[in-house]
Amino acid sequence: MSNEINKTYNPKEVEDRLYQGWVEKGYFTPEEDSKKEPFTIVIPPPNVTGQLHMGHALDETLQDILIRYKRMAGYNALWIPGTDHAGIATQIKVEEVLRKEEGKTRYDLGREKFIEKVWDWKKLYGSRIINQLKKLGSSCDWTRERFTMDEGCSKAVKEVFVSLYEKGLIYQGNRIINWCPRCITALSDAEVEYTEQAGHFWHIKYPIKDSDGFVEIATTRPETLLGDTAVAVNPEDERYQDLVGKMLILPLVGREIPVIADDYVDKEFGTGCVKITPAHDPNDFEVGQRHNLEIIKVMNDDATINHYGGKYEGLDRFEARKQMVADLEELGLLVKVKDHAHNVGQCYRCGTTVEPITSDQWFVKMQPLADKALEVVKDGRVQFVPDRFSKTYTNWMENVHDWCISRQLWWGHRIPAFYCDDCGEMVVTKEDSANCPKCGKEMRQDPDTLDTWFSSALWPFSTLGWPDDTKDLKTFYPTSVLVTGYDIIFFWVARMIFSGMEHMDKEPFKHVLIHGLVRDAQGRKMSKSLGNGVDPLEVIEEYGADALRFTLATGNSPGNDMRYSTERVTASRNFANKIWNASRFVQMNLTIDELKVPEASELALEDKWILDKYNRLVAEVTDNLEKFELGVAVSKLYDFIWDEFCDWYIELVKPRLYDTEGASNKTAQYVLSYVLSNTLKLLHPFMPFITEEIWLSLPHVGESIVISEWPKACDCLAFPEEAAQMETVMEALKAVRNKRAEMNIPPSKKASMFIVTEQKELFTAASVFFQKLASAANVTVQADKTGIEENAVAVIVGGAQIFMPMGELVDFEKEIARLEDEKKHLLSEIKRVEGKLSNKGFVDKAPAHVVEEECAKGEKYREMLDKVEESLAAFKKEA
RNA sequence: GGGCGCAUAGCUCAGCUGGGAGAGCAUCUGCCUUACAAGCAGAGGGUCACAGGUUCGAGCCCUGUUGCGCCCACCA
Repeated sequence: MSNEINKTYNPKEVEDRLYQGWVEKGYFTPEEDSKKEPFTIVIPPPNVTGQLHMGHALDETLQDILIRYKRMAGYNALWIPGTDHAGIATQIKVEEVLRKEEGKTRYDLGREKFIEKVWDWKKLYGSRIINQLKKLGSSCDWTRERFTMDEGCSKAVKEVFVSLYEKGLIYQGNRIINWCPRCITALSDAEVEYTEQAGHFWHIKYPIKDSDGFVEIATTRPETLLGDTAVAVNPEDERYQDLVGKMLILPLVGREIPVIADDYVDKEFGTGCVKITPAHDPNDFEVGQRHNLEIIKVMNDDATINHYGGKYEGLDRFEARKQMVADLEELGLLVKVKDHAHNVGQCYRCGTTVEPITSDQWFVKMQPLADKALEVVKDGRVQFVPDRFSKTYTNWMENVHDWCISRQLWWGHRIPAFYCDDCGEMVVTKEDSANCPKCGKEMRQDPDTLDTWFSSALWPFSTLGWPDDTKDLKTFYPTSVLVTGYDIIFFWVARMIFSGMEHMDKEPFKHVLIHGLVRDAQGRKMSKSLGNGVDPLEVIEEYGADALRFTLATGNSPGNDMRYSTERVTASRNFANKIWNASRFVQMNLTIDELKVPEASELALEDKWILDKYNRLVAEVTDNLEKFELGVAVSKLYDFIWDEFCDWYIELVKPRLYDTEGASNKTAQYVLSYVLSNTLKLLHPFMPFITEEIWLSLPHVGESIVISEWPKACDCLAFPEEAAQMETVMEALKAVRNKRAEMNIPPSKKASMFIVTEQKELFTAASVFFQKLASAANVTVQADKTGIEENAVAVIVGGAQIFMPMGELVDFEKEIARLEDEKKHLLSEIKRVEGKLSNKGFVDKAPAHVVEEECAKGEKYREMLDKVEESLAAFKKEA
């Protein structure tokens, strides 16, 4: 920085240059053989689109703030970086690209070729997103980057699968699962999102065999009729007692199905008769199990009707629905159609309506895993911040169902199970291939892959080298903090916790810092389809990474959503500019080149004031960061820098700075640069670039703020009494300014000033402030009112009366009215204080310091009231 | 159906374990004061959703009510 440097801070000019330097000097590389206490953050794998969005920017910012702070505070702070996870999202994306650009599907390519394609794509977009994160100032050491499909992580996945299988915690079974006909794969419960949709209730008559009668059922999915294998009624339902056991003729199909009795049916709901389709409904499946019903699956993998559908074969499920309804109506079997809003499950990746179907899949038995995972949160070994999310977690974990982990995808970890086509033998092994233990033939590996989140769940230890007993693992597991949004608690957080407990026998992290979603200015979720997403890179381009980071860190509290608005980024940018200019000023006036705090005896009142304030700031900000109160910390920094340092301290020391020959000139420089330099350190985690740029231009110790030491609060900087005195003066200054503004006197019009006070020394020392900051011409400090014009304008504050002879500018009417107002106000304050103090309960029970404060206030107000009355009398006499 | 969150200035939101209501933006007034007009100095603006309760004292704790939002489960 130099005198010629522009008045506005230009982030573009510094950000890339600084980042480059940090990387080259290895500041982001964790120390080898460090004796420092480790601090580790597991980072959520950014998405597969290769495009940073605001959610990532938030994640990354919060993580980076913590890491930078901890590093400065003396920890061996490490990220566990990853860029992508295996699975469905990547595969869908690549399939999309394939179809669009090459007109091919994965089946055209075959498994090997397709996976090759995905890898290429992965590498391209993985590096792209890393570059985007760097723009944000991410201090992650990307050379340690891990990817779930890396060899090491794959090894861990196999190890875990086999181990769980051997413990009986993974099993294979034909159960009802959620099926996405678009992705052509099974999904876990967590991957299904329910939205309410306007649908219909179709009431349909099922003819009773050998009778003219009918049974009326109601359904929201008439196409599943094709797979009905019974109609159920409640056993208590008098209406249908004699029907149970009879046979019905399934319309359109002609198949005979029985009427059965089952408690599952609610007598009050609908017609009291329920069609049972075990292959296509979870509840029906249960009923089917109890009654040993046949399971007839009527759809293909892509949700078209299969050969069980007769004339509807080949039709899409919704097309079939339409035709079947039309046919039923023609046959006179459609009784009525009612509007009915109901929840429809959709694939969380592609939004396609999922189809519950029975299928052979692999499952993780959750109960035994959930027990340990619950315990570790309940006893506080894993703490959610804010704490209320532990309840969300607990509720989910207590009601968790078995987890369907197999996916019919090609991109992902293959399930390490092998089958013998000859004898049907099945083997689960960590090896890449297997021979049949019975007939010796080479076995065929299960074509399915594992759920994305199965491998992601192992992230905290698989990335550290597990199952090998590595040094990293010993040093960094369990990790310190996980930073993530609440939308991902079930997918990832919960699964990391039970996986960590099961395989490491130790919690994967100690704290889970949950943040909300970033919404647009109207409070809507940012989304591609709405087109309301804001590109973080564009924001960085326009306002700088510091401004974006500051915006994301400020004004929101953990777990709550935040709204993004350009106004807020502008405010952050303005703050950066403010710091820039304050620093320019400091730098311009600096002739010293070392950093120190002068002896207390050399310090002026304002020096002690700012040092005292700064000292408190250090303690508070550190405390806030330790408690993950990032928003609180950053707003304290904002207030300190803008209000106390810039608007007050800089203005207060100007006279001493401009007097370059003055005795206290150097002292002012020392304090100014010391406070600024250290405040920049406190701000560095939030605004890494600008703080580094300025810090380097000031006297400093060490080669970069990134690796500088975090400031510590010190008793040697505490000057509470002097700080209070300074504030008395500041109050007086404000009161004078206020008065002048009220009277519309421009700053250029200087007035003589008489300060009547018992603290003569204090105000004499401060008289220069009244000249510079309150437009005083000459200041006279005296103990009484001798020689002051009767009609001088009076400003009354605690500790002093200030008189300004304004001559013809004074409007007596207005002055009297104003003084009357003030009197009224003081009287009410005195009444309030006295009311409190005469309350025996208050005096007896409130803490001593609170009572003392009240007493002091009362005294001050009474004193002020006297002065106000004096002035009032004088004005009235004059008028 | 179960759980959770929010309701504070015109707008967007802070307010830590209960001790006289805050910020940014917007509005109004006056200032190009030798760091900054992306700025400085001032001003106005709030029954802290409503009703009870605990307490010497409640925006904060408890109970209930209303409105909005989210999550989970789900009756065809």
